[in-house]
Amino acid sequence: MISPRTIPQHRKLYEILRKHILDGVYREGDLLPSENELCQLYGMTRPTVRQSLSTLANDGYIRKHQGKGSIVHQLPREIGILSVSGTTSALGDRNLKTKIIVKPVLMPWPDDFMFKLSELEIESGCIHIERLRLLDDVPVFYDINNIANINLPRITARQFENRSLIEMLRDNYHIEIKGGEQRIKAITASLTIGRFLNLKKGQPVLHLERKMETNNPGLFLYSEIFCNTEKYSIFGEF
Amino acid sequence: MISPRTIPQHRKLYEILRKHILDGVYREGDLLPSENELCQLYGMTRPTVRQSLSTLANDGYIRKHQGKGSIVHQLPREIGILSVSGTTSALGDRNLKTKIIVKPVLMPWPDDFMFKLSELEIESGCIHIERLRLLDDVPVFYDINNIANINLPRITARQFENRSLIEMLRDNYHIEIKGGEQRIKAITASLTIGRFLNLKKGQPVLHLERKMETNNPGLFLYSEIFCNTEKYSIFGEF
DNA sequence: TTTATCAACTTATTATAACAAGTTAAGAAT
DNA sequence: ATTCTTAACTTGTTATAATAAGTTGATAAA
Repeated sequence: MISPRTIPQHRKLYEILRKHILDGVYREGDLLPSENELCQLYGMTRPTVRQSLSTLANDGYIRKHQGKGSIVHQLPREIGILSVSGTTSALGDRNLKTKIIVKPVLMPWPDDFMFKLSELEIESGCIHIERLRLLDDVPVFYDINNIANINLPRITARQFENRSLIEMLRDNYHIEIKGGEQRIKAITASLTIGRFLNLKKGQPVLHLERKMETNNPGLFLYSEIFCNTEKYSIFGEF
Repeated sequence: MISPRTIPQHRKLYEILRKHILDGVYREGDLLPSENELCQLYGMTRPTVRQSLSTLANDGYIRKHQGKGSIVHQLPREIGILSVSGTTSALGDRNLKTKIIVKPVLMPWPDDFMFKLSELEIESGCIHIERLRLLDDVPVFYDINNIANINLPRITARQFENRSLIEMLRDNYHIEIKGGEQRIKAITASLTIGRFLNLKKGQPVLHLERKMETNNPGLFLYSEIFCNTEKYSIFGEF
């Protein structure tokens, strides 16, 4: 929730290079400037530059090759739910629309919640949001999101159609997703899910349960996602 | 394919600590020795120790907290297909059995292969293996594996029932999985798949297509996996 | 022409050093 | 007893330095 007053240099360089890659300044297969060149360019020493590159490699933006250099590795991401970024950012939100089914509302946690909750989370109650996400006007995701009501003033009044929930949390509350865990299943569409995703009852649906860790210790974002994977696949890298 | 003659120190420490975590020397929630203590214990300097810890954190074995220390973070992995390690290592292969459906055989690549192949891969032909994996004698995974026939002498003669394909590649050919990408779908069980996984035709099945990168540039391991997720979920972290 | 060698790159490894910043618990002040 | 301060930890950041090892293309030798 607190952003540090000074952003580390290696983080700055990471953000710069990441943006350049996403903006197409460096394209897939391109060689990044060498470590020594980056040192000169940005006035840093090699350990600092190497830390940036290491993080980039770790997040899958580049591959490092001893003797050659750092090569941009941007994957063709179909409808990729990117691990950390959530649905929107992965797709480039060009043709992705969001429809709020249940506006942000404060309520007690469900009794049989899919993940184990802490005392503090239970006491705080949960913010509940349900959304339908359409790709080219075809419903693809139906997601149910829950987050403990800890330090999230006025969240129930916020608007965020056509915008990632995660972006909203970052911009308004300085909450960043640091990682998480998920369970994946193939299930049969219930009547409700089938209606939302425009599927006949009994058709296969991808079911995800995710617990996402934030930079705010003890605060987690929980999502249950139903995906229509008839036309698209969930894409991921590891 | 070539293992370096000298294993770096940070790698050695990584392996030691990882083994200790997996063996239960350090348990979930435990505090690892501090960086300075590790320096003394293993005769390394802090950057070296920090690199080991950084990799461990990255692979999800520990979480680092400034001011506190490194805390062991072992996730309860249901039937987790661990991203890099493949199915076996994730589960601890206690109650997991493997049945070879199609023994390793050299054949030309299928015409409509799920991933784009390089010239070299096509020329080399592919090693094809089909397996059924049972958990507590219940069939859970049916997987089809393909790998280009590059520098894999006598692979068609190898035995590896009840053993990870990936372990076999590592032990016999020094091939390590470095990362990869995957597509996930929910599909309907075909007659064949249903028979293998003991499901009725039409039941939902999780379908994964994976392309795994190895330490041998240009050599990839391709897997198509069908999962019965009635009782178990696929577990992952990010 | 072809092959072999080598110089000039690249990243990888490792050590030393100093200071910043978060955490914790003991002890002092209230 | 309670609160506050502080000392002693912890990891985080950053700089400097030297050597190892992989890659590539130019050059020399065959």
